Amino acid sequence: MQPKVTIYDVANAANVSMATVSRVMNRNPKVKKETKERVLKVIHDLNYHPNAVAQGLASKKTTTIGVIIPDLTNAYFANLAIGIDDIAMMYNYNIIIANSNEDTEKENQIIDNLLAKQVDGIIYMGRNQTEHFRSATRDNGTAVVLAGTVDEWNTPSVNINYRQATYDATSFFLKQGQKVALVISDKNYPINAKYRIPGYKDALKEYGIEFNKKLIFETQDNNSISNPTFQEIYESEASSAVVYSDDTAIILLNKGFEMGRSIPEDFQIITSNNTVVTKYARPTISSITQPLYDIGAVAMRILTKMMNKEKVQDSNVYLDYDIIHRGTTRI
Amino acid sequence: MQPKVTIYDVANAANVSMATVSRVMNRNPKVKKETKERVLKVIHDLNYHPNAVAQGLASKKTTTIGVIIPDLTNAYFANLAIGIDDIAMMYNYNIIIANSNEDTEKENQIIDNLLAKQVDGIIYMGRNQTEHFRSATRDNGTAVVLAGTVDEWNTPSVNINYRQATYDATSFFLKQGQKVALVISDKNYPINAKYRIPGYKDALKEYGIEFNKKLIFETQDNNSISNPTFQEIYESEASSAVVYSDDTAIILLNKGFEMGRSIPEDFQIITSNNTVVTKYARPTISSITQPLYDIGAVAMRILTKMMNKEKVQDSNVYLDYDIIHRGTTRI
DNA sequence: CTGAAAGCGCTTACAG
DNA sequence: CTGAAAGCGCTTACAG
Repeated sequence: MQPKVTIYDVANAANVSMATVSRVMNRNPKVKKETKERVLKVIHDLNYHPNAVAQGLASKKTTTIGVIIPDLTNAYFANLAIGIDDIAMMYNYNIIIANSNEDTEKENQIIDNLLAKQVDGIIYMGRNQTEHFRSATRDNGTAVVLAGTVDEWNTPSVNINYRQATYDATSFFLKQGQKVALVISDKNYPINAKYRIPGYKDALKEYGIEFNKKLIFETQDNNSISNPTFQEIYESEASSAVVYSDDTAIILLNKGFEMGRSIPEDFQIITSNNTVVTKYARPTISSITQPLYDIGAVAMRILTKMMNKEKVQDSNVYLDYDIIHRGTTRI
Repeated sequence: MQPKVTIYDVANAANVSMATVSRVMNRNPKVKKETKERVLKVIHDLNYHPNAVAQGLASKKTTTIGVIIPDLTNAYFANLAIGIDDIAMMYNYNIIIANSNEDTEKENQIIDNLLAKQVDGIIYMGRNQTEHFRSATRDNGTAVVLAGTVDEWNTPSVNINYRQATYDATSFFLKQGQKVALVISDKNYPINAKYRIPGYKDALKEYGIEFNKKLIFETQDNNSISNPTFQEIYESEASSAVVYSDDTAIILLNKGFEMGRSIPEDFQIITSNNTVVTKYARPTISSITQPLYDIGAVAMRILTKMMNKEKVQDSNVYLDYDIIHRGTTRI
């Protein structure tokens, strides 16, 4: 274990003040070329690495951001996280990631931790920021961006337009004269209440079909094949389903086979996230395609701007989506 | 944006010195009860939260650890990460997570970042620590634990005994008189070179069968169904396969159907990680079962001990595994 | 172009 | 049981 070399050691060895070393490190242009080179050589020879904690205390910037994620094992969020991490690294930030499980108490604890650690900003994914989260970040003036997440307060965010996407998927089935089930986690989640359900209703209206609330199914994020909801879907009058999550969709698909249904012959499915399981399933699952990596990447990019106090012109970004037809739809 | 309240503000309002406030915060027992209560009330009234960056600089402990993960979207590693995060939170640590992509340059950059941020320890997952990683952590005296990862230097680690598990899976097939393929990412990875291949050979030896290197297949982590390796497996003399990754196994399964094979009737598969895709597949995939969450959790627990300079008696831990037979094996 | 000095917000001997 | 003071390793006006 070698002794840590500090800025003082460099200053001594280079015969300059620590201020000058600091200037060199921070690429301050007004350092004489020779001085700079001498310092740089000493930095290299001594293998000096600045202590980011001390930098953080002195500069009040930690180049660390917090990322709150509902579930690291959920492919949807994991893909966003990769986009976040890549861009963060590109801009020289590190991410403190915390798995929230969408648990209010845990989220509150997480936000306290993150603020104590003086993160420069936070990317939030999940259901809804807690009251405490909102007030604490506001009081601290901490920048927050939502990724793959919407809320009722117009917080800067990056998403696809779920309302339009749900409309498109529903319309695809209605055009064929199918009865369409909408499968969501919970109708009270903002993303469902404000986007998916309205998009579904838009399509029904377009096709002059009356809304039947019995065709909205809530899984409560319980993707076990024993969840009775899956059976209920097939026992309903629906002949097709628009599903909010790929894991849910593959369970639904398998449940269909278990119940002796033919897919896509007598039941069709469009899922939402185009994660890898859609390609693993047999038949492969038709899906809305989202630029998952980009959602994370753009969210991080917006956050960097906010942390720099730059103007962010459009803070609620909707990226492009599409629908890819595979084996669970009939064209 | 409210003014930050510091330890000085608390000290003033409570009419004590900041040292006393610090003692109260740190649960130092030798503070008079009344003083303590007065300070506690002020802390609460002022909504004081200590600045962890300043604490980190003064105490030389950041209560932050680094986690290097090859791929956040890989269910195997994501499950370990959840175990790590949970135990970290329990012990009041936060994790800086960095996606390495198993890229040497990126890992080097990551380790520099983590050390600059003065992390108290690091959990490494992946192929192999880089030279730079090893020397930098050694020079810094930073504790390192491997999770789901082995190396040649006896670094503290948590795993299952892959050699024994591979032996068991291979033996299961040999007992039936099958020819067994071993499907791995790359035979030079330590986990394959030191565990899986020897375990496979152990089983062959046990059954008096000569090793045939043509039955070792390397996917190079390329899990696209167009990877020619998958087809080669079915064109070989193998009638069964022990596969290192669940994603690989499901692709192999699907490739089998594409090639007109019946599984498990004329080809059998055992995979390694029992992640959720094994249950999504049809037929469901037989698997070695690993306590993924626990691997991460125990690794984090060991790291906390090392960071506290406690004795760690057994620093290369092997947790229990089992084999669960599902639809891709015949019993 | 460079240095001396204050300050970031804490912890931790040391002294009493 | 409590306080004064030094120190953690930097950044950043300020002065020259």
